[in-house]
This record gives sequence, structure tokens and C-alpha cells, in this order.
Amino acid sequence: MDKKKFSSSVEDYLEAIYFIAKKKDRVKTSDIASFLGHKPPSVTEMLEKLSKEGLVKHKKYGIVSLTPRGMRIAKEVSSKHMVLVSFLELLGMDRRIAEIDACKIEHVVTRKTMNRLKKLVEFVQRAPKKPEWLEHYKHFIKTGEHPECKKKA
Amino acid sequence: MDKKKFSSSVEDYLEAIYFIAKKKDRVKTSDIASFLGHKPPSVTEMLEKLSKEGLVKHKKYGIVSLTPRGMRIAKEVSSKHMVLVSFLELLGMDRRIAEIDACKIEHVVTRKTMNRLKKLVEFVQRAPKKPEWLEHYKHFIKTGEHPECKKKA
DNA sequence: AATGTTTGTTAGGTTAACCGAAAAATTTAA
DNA sequence: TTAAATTTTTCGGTTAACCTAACAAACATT
Repeated sequence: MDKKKFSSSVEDYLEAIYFIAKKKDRVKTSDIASFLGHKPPSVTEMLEKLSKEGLVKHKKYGIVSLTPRGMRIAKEVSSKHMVLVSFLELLGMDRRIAEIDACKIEHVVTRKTMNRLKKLVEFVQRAPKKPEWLEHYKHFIKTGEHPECKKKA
Repeated sequence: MDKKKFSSSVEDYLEAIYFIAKKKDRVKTSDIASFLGHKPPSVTEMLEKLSKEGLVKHKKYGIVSLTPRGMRIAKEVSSKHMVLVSFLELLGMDRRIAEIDACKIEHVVTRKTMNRLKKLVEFVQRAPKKPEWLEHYKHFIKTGEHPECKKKA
């Protein structure tokens, strides 16, 4: 239906605003700039664009908020982010690296693949007991060997 | 040491040249253009750039080839691509979608995460027998239930 | 070898997303 | 409540990667 494709950059801004708004009630240009590591003029410019697109509410020199549409997209991106981080942590990556990858992958992955990864995370989380294969996998990473392949004694 | 970061676009061009060269001995501007879905002038422009960077050999109106450096990068990207496709197929994605995701993710994923995914693919491929958990996972995707969680009879 | 077709390059243009410097608005504080 | 400090915007630039239209080179055919 309403599946307009936004740039990585647009998604990053919306996600940033969403994230900042969870902690501070007034989101300012400078908050977004420092969060994203950009300079204020870039933020002003992007806010103008997002505002025209109906994704944020922002008047000159005022505070920033997400419109319902902006919020919906921010939540979608943020949810991809969380799934990706969980997935990578499952594989035993540090959270730090997991975050770096998630921030990139979240913008390019298809919905179908995203769903699969989400299912995988759920599959593991909802398993009745901690899955053995994950332990075996981690063992394989260290040693290059399958635990099942016992050498003859 | 020599870990210069190239744009997704540069990586795509190198990968395309590498791919085309596996089938045809003479890689031309138009081959690259149609492979990538770009117009010839864009290709000419990029070839100039890649040539200056020492990644391809190309003289006006001539054929294109990868330098050793270009080849190394092309192979790295292509190998990421293959690992990603294998991984996604493991999760039961169609090859078509797997390809789409791989083409995007290959440019943004960190080396560490790439290695983990590669290990996962190897872990499954080299398992002594087809891993049960993968069947269970696919069952979980369909039904939302863990096969182990048997209901009381 | 002249000519027409195909292919590749040049030239000029667009868009997205960043930047720094300077100007303007807002906020703080004397 | 005015002046100073801070924040935000405006303005003008830059870069990467695409494009179209026009031109030039290469190729293929007779």
C-alpha cells in the first residue's frame, strides 16, 4: 500500500529523533546533529525535507517531533535494528559490533529476509531449553570442529 | 594495512567486471552498463575513476580488465556475496531474494560479522548429518511452534 | 576504402547529502 | 532589559553518482 522507499539517511534521521525523544521531551536540531555526527546545517536542511514530506513537525527555531507517519517509519526501522542486533548477538558477536552492522543492514535488508531473521531470533528465544546447536556452533568457531564428530578413542 | 574503504558503487563495478570476465574474455563498457543497469556514460566516468585509483586497466575505447588490486577487492566482495547468499538460503529464503539482499548487505557488513556468517554456513555444510534444528526452525516458521514442545496426548 | 551502424566518450545537468562561514533568532544572565 | 552567549538557519560550496544529448571513434559491410 504505502511502501514508499526512503533513503538510508532519511531513515537514520527518523530513527534518531525517535531515539532521542524517548529520553528528552524536547528534541532539538543540535541533539540530532550530535547523535548522528553531523553538523547543524545538515540537520536543518533535512528537517525541512522531512517536514515537507510530512514525516516530522518542525517550525524554524522550534523543537522537532515525529508525525504519525514519521513515527511509524521510525518504529519500523528501529525494530529492524533490534532484530538485527539480537540476531548478531545470538551468533556471539559483541554488542558493539552488532550495533555497527545493524545500523547499516537495517536500511538495505528486504522485509522477507528481515522476517526470517526475526523468526530465527524468536525460535531460539522461545526454545524450551537452550539450544545445543548454538553451543556446538560456538565450539566450531573456536576449533573448526563439530563436537559430534568424535574421534575414535 | 591496506584497508581503504570503497563506496558501494565502486565495489559493484569491480564485482561486475569480475563477474563478466568469467564468461567473456573482452569486457566492454556496454557489458558493464547493462549488467549494472546503468547508462554507458556513467560507466565511462567510473572507469576513469577506477583507472586513476589503479583498480582497473582501461584506455579510451578499449576493453576493461581488473588490476591485481582491483581483482583482490572484486574477489573479496564476491566472496561476501556468496556467503550471504548461502546463509540466506540456509534460512530457507529463495535464491532470488537472497541475491537481492546479498547485493546490498555485502557492501555494508563488517568483516567480523561476515566471518561469523561464513562460519555458520560452514558449520551447517560440514555437519556430519543434516542438522535437526534447521528442520525445527522451518517448522517454527510455518506453525510458530517448537516441535519439541509436544502437547500432552 | 567509403559508408552506415554501433559503441564509447564528452559536455553539461541533476540530485542527495554533506560541509563551513556568516547572519539571525533565541536563550541566558547581569 | 539589554547585552552576551548559544543555537539555528541561510547561503554558497563540494562530492559522488547518476542522467541525456551530442559528438567521435571503432566496426562491419559492401
